[in-house]
Amino acid sequence: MIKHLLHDNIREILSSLELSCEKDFTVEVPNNPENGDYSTNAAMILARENKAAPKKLAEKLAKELRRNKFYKSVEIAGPGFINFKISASLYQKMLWDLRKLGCDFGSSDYGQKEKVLLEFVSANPTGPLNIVSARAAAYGDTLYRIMKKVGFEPAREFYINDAGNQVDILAESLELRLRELHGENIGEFPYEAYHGEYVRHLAHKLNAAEGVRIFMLPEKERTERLKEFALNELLEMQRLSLERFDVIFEGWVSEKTLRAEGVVEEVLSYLTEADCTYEKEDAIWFSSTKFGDDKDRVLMKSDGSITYFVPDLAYHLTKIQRGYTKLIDVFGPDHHGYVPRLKAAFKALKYDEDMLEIIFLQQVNLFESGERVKMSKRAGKIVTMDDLVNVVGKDAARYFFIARKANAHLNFDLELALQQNNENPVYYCQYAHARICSILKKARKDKVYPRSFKKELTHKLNKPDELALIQKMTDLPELLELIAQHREPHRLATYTEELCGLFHRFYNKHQVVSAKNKELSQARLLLIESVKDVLAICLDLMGISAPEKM
RNA sequence: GCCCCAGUAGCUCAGGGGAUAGAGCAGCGGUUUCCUAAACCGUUGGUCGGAUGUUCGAAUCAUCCUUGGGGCGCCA
Repeated sequence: MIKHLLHDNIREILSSLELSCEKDFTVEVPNNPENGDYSTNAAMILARENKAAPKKLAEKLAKELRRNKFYKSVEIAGPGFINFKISASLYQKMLWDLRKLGCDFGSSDYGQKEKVLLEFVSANPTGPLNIVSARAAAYGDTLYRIMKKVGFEPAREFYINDAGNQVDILAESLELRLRELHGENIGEFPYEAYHGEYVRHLAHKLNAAEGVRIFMLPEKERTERLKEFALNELLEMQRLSLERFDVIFEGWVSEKTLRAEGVVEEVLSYLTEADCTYEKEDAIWFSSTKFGDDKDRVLMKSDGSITYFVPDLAYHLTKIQRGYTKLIDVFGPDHHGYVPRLKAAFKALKYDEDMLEIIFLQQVNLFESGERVKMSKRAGKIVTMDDLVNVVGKDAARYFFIARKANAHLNFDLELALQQNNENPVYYCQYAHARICSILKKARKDKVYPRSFKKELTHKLNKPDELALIQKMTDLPELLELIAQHREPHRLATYTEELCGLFHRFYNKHQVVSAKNKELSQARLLLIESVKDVLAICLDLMGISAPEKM
């Protein structure tokens, strides 16, 4: 709010002074409070294009800025910073304004209704979701919520790889476990097969439903039945895991369905028409090196089957056909080699490759008692997303995943996430919310809480701790826009902790409910109620609950 | 060998080219007749992996080096 206000004010003054303003300057909250409540580098950034010394330009701007009664002081410092001290009256006005907005505070039309498709998780339906999928779910969903809040039209989609090689292997694994269940000696379980215990569970369930009937089917039909059963079960399992994590997808797109619709042939013909396919060693290749990939890629294998790339590309093209102008894919750390061929295909088919944006999440390591938890997918020894959520809970899991920037490795300390004390940041934030609720309850009990608040009450708020809280709250709208723009939801976690820190400090220093000074009490109630609302907005955007009591 | 990501306090990590680089935890010392001590206050702690460059200004941008993690399939 205030940053935008200052930014606009400076721009107005620049244009009234007929000064050029091509480069974009910034308005920031300085690290050091001695440098004011807000600070701009405008004079330094614009010095060159206006052929003026930074300090002289700053002086010129400051002279005009000082006419605004909302600035307590406008000073020039260092190499040409303009530092603002904001009057209490502006903060008081801002508090009243943001209070009126209620849960719409922070909403904007920044995204201009751009249709954005967020694809994330998209795990193989061949087993339970792992912790990297959980990280992707938390990241993608939070980004979705924030983008929606600031005026984009985003949608979440899960691409189901329910066709191809891995699904065949899944069916084979299930058949072996089923035979084993019937007392057959299956020998050593194949290396490539799925070793997880869940395959045995599936076998039991299928056996209970169909018994030996399945073995009477001809081989082809039996395989189809096994595939269908396993896919349905596992997909439902994944969907439930995500639902428990409060992640709901607008769309689930099946690779099998896409194939049945004939899109594979379409994509092959597009690429052929674009003159970038060729035949070699009985396979059909995409000459992706022409478009920046480091090797050409197979489209159709020598056995006549199609590679993963073709239907996936087709899927991406359907996103464009459905009117999305920004396609954001959230990938795990093992897929970065895949991006050049996807980008190459966009170039080959003359689509703007900048529409496609890939975000990489780095790996997650679990730590317990200071030791890294070892996992092996091959041996079926993994900690699943459900395991994690069962142990630490949805709130802590989501918080820890969101709090790190996407492209950094994440060390997840299981014990820390479980601790219900000041070491655990998720409790620190939730506790602030609960604490406020508790004060409000007390105020109602003491009959200090008014039937309705009056704007004049805000004038009672002028202590530095009170104004600092208001200032922090007003930073949220600009922050949300930045987060959406740079796809950096982790900054919301940092912000939330800072806001809570200011509140806890305020709480320890100032009594809110006091019979001696009813008006001040009411003013402070108005303040902390707003803090509670802003906190609830932040927690909701992160998909974390805001408890009234802890 | 090639490609991607990371290296900031003892630990986990913030840090839109800007001022004296921050937070939490750990360590040390304090705070409760009072709205939740799941909190707060004080204090110790740094060659921002290294080098060069770009500029008025670099933890931030570029190049090289180094260490750690991941990826280089007619798997997905």
